[in-house]
Amino acid sequence: MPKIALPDGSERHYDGPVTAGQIAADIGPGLEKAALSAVVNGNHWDINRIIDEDSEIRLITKKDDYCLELIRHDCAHILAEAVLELYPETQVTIGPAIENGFYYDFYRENPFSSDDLVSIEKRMHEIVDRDEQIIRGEWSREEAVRFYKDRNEPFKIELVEAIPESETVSYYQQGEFIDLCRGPHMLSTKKVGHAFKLMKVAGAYWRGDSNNPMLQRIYGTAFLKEADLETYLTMLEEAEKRDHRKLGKALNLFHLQEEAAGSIFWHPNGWTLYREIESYIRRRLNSENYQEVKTPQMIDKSLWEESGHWEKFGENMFTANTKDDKILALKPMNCPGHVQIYRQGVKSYRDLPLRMAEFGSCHRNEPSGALHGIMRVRAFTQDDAHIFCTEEQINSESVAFCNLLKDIYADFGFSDIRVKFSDRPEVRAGDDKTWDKAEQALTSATKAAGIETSSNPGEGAFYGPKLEFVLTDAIGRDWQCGTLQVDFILPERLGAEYVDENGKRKRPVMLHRAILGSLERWIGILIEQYSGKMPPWLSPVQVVIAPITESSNDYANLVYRDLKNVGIRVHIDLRNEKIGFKIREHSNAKVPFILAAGGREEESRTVALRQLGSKNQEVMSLSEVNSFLQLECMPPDLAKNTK
RNA sequence: GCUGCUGUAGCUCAGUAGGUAGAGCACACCCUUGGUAAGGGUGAGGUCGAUGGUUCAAAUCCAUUCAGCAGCACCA
Repeated sequence: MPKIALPDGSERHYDGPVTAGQIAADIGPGLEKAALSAVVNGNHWDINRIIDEDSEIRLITKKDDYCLELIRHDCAHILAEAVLELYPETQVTIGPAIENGFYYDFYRENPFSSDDLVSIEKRMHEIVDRDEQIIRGEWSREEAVRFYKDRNEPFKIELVEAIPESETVSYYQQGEFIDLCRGPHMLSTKKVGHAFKLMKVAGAYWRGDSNNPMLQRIYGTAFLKEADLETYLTMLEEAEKRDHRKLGKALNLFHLQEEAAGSIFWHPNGWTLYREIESYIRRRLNSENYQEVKTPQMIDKSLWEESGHWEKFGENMFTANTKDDKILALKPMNCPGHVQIYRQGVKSYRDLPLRMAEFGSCHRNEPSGALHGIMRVRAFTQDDAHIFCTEEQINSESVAFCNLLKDIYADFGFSDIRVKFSDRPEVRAGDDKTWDKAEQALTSATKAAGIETSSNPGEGAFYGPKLEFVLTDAIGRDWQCGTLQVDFILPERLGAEYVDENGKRKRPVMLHRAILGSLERWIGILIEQYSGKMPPWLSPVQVVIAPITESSNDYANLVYRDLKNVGIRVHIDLRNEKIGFKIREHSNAKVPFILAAGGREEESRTVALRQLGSKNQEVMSLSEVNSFLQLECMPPDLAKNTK
């Protein structure tokens, strides 16, 4: 005799087993119609699944976010059904709902073409219109295995065998199609509606392991309403326009070419941006009492063996052989080099914390498929630093670092940061006791800094746990930028030490930390964040002065020299073009300020200022415009100081 | 690295029955000196990612290779 508790605190009593659907109907016909699935004692259940014991239930309707998951998961099944109808030789594997849609992985000899997608999608719409009932059933393990043996579906057999003994094996049937599935699903294929679209095909490894066979994954997306689908597709188009690879070319910031895959050719515009960021960071680190150093690009293999890099990451390191049979390696990281500087001379506890910074140019031989614009490259520069400190100082140094990082991110316009806590990986150096200590230290530092983290198990560096500060690019890809890593291991391996208050030699702790991560990646993210429309302090060209006609060239030149003299990045456009044309070009180039100067301005010793994104002009005197632009173009840290 | 797709003038792209390449923009020159998102004319520019093959003949077919794109795997 089930007693049903509802979210509003009320209870309903039934004489026999009921379904969530019946309960909804009892509450009201509106709800009966709207209910799609239910949460029964915390588990997602079908609306028509029998409830025969006391339960807490909550009904899922279109108002719940979860309904998108339902639709997408149903969609994945419909996709699989369509594929099997059209290409019966295909084997099905798994097909979940994901963040922006769903996918289904298939195994077959010949991959799907984009034409295939069109016919599959068409068939899916037909299946929805067929209004097939989706029916849940249960199997014993043997039945399930036999079913898939008969159909020659080894992947599914593997899945069945992976289900823990404690769980029942359920399947869902719609029409002729039967799929092993935990559920829940809606009542019929019709419920899915038609607001879905197949997006792309791509390879994906069985169970995400590159040693396994490659499957054909079809991605799709689905929404409640057609309008939502349209909105999503438009959003994707808009995001593509901000792609840093497109904008980088359009704004003449950099280029890449195949003879130097994974390395960037910085053009004058891009390099100006790069240097502006570098100077900014240098100022910030300097005022936080970091000392900047520069360490060798190539170091003998023996040092990398000592540090552990050769063993753990040798595959990704570029090497150069010398005539006398030495092997030099291009540095993939700066830490061993910094320890070498630290080790020059005896260090006292009075020297700690010692903060050593470097704009470290690193090379890593990334797999070809990993390269992505300037976000993932083989040659990049880290705003790297290592803080050598005592165990007691870990906390205060971490807090100071997190605060600095937040402040710097804010200066670049980022307030929404996600932080992941990555703990010990399988392949690691050092014993478990050391790792316990390091992870505890980092956890407590995180708390002290008031930072919320999500856990990222097993993803730490080989020498220590880390915080990863993650930003998302225009196309929704996540990129790790900043990082903070607690390392008890490298100081040991590379013999860093200090003399404590009692004259004893001790190991310092190393905090590896970066804020932007890689300057290259940071610039890529900035371009996308601002759609190329950089704030004035970062704009490669801050001001363009455009005379109306040739007769104003001399006057324009005077204005130009005035601005140039106070350090503003100003260009002058003396081309034989109309003012409208010049405005258009410099606006497209996203120059923040355009100054027009013609006879009127010359007469009154003024200029007409036009800001990017505004149609209005503002007439200002030369001294006004000079101080206005100086202020507007000032980096945020310096601007704070002048206030 | 794996699977699929793509690779044509500086840029964006067209070139579907294999017969030695086109457009727009940009560029150069000339005309125009014009007030806030494209004034007009003329002209120069590619041997079609690379290599090899099939063919009387290849940008167009085949093979290999490089790079890019999407996803997967990887990301110290």
